[in-house]
Amino acid sequence: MREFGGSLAGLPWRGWLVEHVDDLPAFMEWVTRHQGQEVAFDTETLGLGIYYQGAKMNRSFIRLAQFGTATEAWAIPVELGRAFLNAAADALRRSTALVGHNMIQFDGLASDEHLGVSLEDICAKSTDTMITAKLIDPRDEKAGGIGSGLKPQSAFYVDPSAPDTQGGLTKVFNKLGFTKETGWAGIDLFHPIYVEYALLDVILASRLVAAHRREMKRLGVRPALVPYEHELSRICATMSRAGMFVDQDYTRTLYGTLDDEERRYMETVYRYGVTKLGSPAQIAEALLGTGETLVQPGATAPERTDNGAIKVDKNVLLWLADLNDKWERVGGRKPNPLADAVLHAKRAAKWRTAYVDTFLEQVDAHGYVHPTINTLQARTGRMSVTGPALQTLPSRDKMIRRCLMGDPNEVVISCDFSAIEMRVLAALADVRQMKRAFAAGEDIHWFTARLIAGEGATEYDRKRYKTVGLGKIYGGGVATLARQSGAPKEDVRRAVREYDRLYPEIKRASRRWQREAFDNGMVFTTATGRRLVLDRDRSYAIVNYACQSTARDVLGQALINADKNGLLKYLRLPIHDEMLAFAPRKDAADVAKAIEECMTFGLFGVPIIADAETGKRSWGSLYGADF
DNA sequence: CCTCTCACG
DNA sequence: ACGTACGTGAGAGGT
Repeated sequence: MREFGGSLAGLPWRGWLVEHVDDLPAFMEWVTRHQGQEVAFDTETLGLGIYYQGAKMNRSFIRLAQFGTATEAWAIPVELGRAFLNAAADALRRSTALVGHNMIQFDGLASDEHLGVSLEDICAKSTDTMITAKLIDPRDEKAGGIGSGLKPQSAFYVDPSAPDTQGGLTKVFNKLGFTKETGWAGIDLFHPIYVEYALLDVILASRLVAAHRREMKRLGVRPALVPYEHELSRICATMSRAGMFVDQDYTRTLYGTLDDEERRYMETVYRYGVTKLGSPAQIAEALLGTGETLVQPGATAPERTDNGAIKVDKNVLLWLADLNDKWERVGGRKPNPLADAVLHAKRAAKWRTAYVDTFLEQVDAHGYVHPTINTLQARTGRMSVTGPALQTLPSRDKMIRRCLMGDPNEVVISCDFSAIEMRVLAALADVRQMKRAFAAGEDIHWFTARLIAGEGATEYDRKRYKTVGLGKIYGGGVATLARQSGAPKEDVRRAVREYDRLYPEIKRASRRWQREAFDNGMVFTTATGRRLVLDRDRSYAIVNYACQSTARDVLGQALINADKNGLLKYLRLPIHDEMLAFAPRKDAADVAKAIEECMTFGLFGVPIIADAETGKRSWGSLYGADF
């Protein structure tokens, strides 16, 4: 046994590192003594790859498991063998209430996988301070929040002089010759600073949850949101655990195909003197060298980035290569061969590195990838997915989604909400004519087009009013809408005026919501009770925040409905307005129907509906792949 | 660490 | 007074 200690925010703490099997009885006695109390839990691991890292390195993924209170902490060296692992698992099972930072999506899943304590058992008695932090303020540091990591949260709510247990360790890693990444696996298990910071993490989490509870009370955070978000977190962690099967033969072949394609197009790119595909400056210079002025039709100068550099993004390159957004020849100008080669090489490079590489790198020993679902990531509460970022796979082409599959007898099911943000807008702003349209089961954009242009409304009218509707949800102006849609400014201006006349409640709601926010220190409380902090100089964004945030909670409700109806075992991924599932072929029709029902309900008198689509075994089959 | 680019809803 | 496109994750390059 090795003892540690110190003082945090004027309150002393003590910690014990179990070094030998003989030290374990004292730990178990401590666990028994603390039954009935809330115990903080944390793990130190080889890294973030719960499902593939340990197997890849042939080591125990969990190195230390820590338990503690506001003043006491224990570190159990799980890495040293079965006896220690069992002690940590026992302590976890015997605890009656747990708290931890990002405990459900990380330590809970890691314990489920490596300690044999189920995610379900852990979730049933856990409070996650990541969740309480995001309910207090969902903004990240860049948007003006204090940051959701344990360090910034502790510095703000516990002790400004608390050591930076993450940043401090990085310095130690560097001194020992490791990097930020390799240090977690490489540092000596009993390194005194490593152990001290591991002990401090549970002490901080324990003190943090008390501060969060006080703060939520002070701010009036709706109490029901706390169990609701913990349920959602458990549901999403369950999807992570299930993961998605990777067709590794196909994926490796695709790797080769994309690699060849990049190399082939790079031959052309090199001929023009461009050595780095990711250097916009080089590309712009080389294009100017081919005699291009880079001045697009209707403009007088090349388009510039925020920092004044000449813009050479996909839009500009597509125009230079005489291609539309479907990569078809337009016939509007002479195609520039460099622009064409850069486009193709860049796409092949991105698709290989961002998607194919990560699938192959992060696949587990059984052939599955397990993405992390950050259930309260965006400042609106929206979820995000990382490792791999399965919410952002290319959808226009089937080839990437084709990599991911169900089990051999399963087929893919995708169920989308229909025009969810428009429906939420109609519900929240109580837009009379929109509500009438949705109640009648109309396509909202055709409805708008016919009310304004009459029965002879055309596809072009619908498209224009769809653009304007999207502009209302994003808070865009005439200029941006015209630029995005390619329609003449005058047409867009007229359409916006007509839109405002037809749906006057939107503008009124926007002004009302902005006023409410200004009166409440730039905080707007959504219909579901979520606190959204507005930027003072972008208060118009409240319409988007309200719609996006409420749409997220509509998806959250649907996920909870699906769990209650026994469908969670089929679910794999939430994608903002969509649920992705895999089910045995023979049950697929029933499961699809049942998921639709879970996504069907009323929101302030507006019907929320969803449509399911069923494909074959691969996700790509929904996008045209034949397998 | 910032900027730019590009993938998604 | 007027108008403002919203939210993410990830890689490459350059400082």
